[in-house]
Amino acid sequence: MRPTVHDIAAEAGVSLATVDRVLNRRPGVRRQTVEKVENAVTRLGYVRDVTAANLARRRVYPLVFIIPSGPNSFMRVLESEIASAMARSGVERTAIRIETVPPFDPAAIVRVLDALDPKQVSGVALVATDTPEVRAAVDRLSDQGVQVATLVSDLPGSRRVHFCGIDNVAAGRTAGNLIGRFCGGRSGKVLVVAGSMNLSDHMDRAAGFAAVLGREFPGLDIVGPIETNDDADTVRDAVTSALDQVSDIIAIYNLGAGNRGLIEALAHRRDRTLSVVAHEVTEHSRQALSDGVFDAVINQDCGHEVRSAIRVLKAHADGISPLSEQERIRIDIFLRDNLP
Amino acid sequence: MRPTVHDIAAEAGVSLATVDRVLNRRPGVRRQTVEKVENAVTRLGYVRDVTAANLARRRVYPLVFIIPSGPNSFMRVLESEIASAMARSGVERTAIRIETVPPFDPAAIVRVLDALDPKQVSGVALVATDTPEVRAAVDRLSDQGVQVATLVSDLPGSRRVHFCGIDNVAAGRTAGNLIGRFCGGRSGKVLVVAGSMNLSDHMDRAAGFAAVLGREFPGLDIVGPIETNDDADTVRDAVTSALDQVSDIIAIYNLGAGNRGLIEALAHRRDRTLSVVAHEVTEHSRQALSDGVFDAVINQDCGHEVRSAIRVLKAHADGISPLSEQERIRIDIFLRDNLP
DNA sequence: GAATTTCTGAGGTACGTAAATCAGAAATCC
DNA sequence: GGATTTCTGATTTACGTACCTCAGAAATTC
Repeated sequence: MRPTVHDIAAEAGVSLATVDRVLNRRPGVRRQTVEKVENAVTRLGYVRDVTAANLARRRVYPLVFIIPSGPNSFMRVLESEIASAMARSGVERTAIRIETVPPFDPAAIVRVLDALDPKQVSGVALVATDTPEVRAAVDRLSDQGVQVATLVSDLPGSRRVHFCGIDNVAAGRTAGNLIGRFCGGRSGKVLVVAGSMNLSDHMDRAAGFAAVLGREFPGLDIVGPIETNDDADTVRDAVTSALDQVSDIIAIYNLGAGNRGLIEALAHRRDRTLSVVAHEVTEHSRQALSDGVFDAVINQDCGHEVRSAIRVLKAHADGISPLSEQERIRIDIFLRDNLP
Repeated sequence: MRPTVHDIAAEAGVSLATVDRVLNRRPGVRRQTVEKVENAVTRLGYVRDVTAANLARRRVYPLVFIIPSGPNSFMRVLESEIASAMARSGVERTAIRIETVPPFDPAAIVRVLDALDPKQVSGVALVATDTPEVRAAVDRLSDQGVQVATLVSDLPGSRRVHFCGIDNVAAGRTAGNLIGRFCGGRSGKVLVVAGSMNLSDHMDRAAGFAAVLGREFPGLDIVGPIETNDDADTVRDAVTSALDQVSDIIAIYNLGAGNRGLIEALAHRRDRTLSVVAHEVTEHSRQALSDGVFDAVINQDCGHEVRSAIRVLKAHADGISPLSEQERIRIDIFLRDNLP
């Protein structure tokens, strides 16, 4: 049986009330006595029964998720994952609110962040546009005691406590490695399509991709990246005209969203054998994989990301540091055959 | 606020004791009254507070993990994952015991299974050799009310409640797809190395691999599978002699263990460009990936598998069916660049 | 040494559920 | 219709922790 507060009180030779004061860092205990209790805790290997504690204190964690609105499939999947986390609110003692903001609009994010009442919110998770204003707003909120985590795209240099997402440089390298091998020694050009260079995830992927191609596949030259603001129609038009104008494109890497546009652009040309790698498993990309239009899709499990964000924000709100092992999000590679 | 048992008692117009009897399926309640309570439950949307319930009933789940002994790195990783689950026992209200048995020894598994006291064990997770004796022993245990889950390798047709592992046919297909593409249109032979055809995971992988190669890459012919009993030295010797005897091997798929032997066999021959795909991220395979000896490693997250097994066994012990979504184990593909 | 201030102990209630006891109501049997 | 059996209600204790109050001990100040 694991020890309880009663055991500690007995071991330390103090009363239950004193143990409680020490454990919950309440004032009114002499330094000496604090040490006696803390020694007893380590001697007995006491760990607080979090479930009993939460039951007793009727704690709820008010959390806010800020995500882009718009047709981006990945963001809609993310939203549905947050929704299903909301359904578990009762069990997990969370009170989750979703705030959607127009995509690529830093000012809108800042407005939402600044409108939050630090006393009413214990944590915020946001898909951040990487600009100074957003960073400043995050830091303001952090300073007021609100735990902030970035989701999907990071805000390096800010006072966010955690980034819930993948290592995007490694994801870009992975894409480079895949495309390099799929091209099997052929030479030619690789078209890179991106959403926005204001998103740190897109920037990182582009950098990782370029690094691998430059180092390991010198026969492949990069065209782009083209910026599309993650708009499918823009992607379609840009890819179509690139394929028309540049003759020796043998591979395409879409490191942003708008896969629908990419699929549409490729639908017309069955003539050439293009290696295509994209990101995020959605309705469209899943179909493209099984049709053989995409060769591989790199994915981040956004269900895992949302659950991780909640765990991390709760832990930080309680002053605990979360288990890093469980919070690392993997870079998934999906081919047609291992699609979940 | 979510409703409590008190609210239900009030809503149904019965006492707390009756609600408790209905919720916990204890006898002594008239059919009519049961319905009244159940209606109140659905009307109010009551869900039991599992943490409070566990607190009150001081429930612990005695679980047994049965895994092979021996030098197999993957199994040792699995063991360490179980060990870290044991460290969480206090929090998760489990009492986990590990039983190691000699690998490829069905009789040993049967002995351990039969020695278990059904009254003292609520669940068992085992890495099963797929033989009739083992299946019979599992069924006997199931009939005595012990929940059994298979781990890593399944026991199809048995009365196990769940398989905690990957879809190994799909894993084999994935390997086939990767090797096919990595070979980039070249023709030649692919050496397939397996551990034992008494392991259903190995059988499934071989089948999936062969299916994809036959259907999509007609230029590639399979040599093998060679059976090695997952012994590294056997793998080394078998691969070495196969490479000596068969001239046009251009790829190797090791669908079992013993990666160390494969690496040793390849260390001597830098002359040819072999595509190599293996299973499970371990110390050896990780090194081989970053050295460029292996091109890809297909992995199952055994930390996830162990955690899933615990959740599933606990849920079944309580007569609850677990959320299938969270319990699906992914087929991870790792290249050098997305190694965790 | 008296008056403070600071610390500590004892005791209680609460969280939501499980489980037990016991008394009494309702249904069933003879 | 009385005896039995089956059902139901009321009440209590417990789980491990949080948090509150109040009395009194100990240390500090004047």
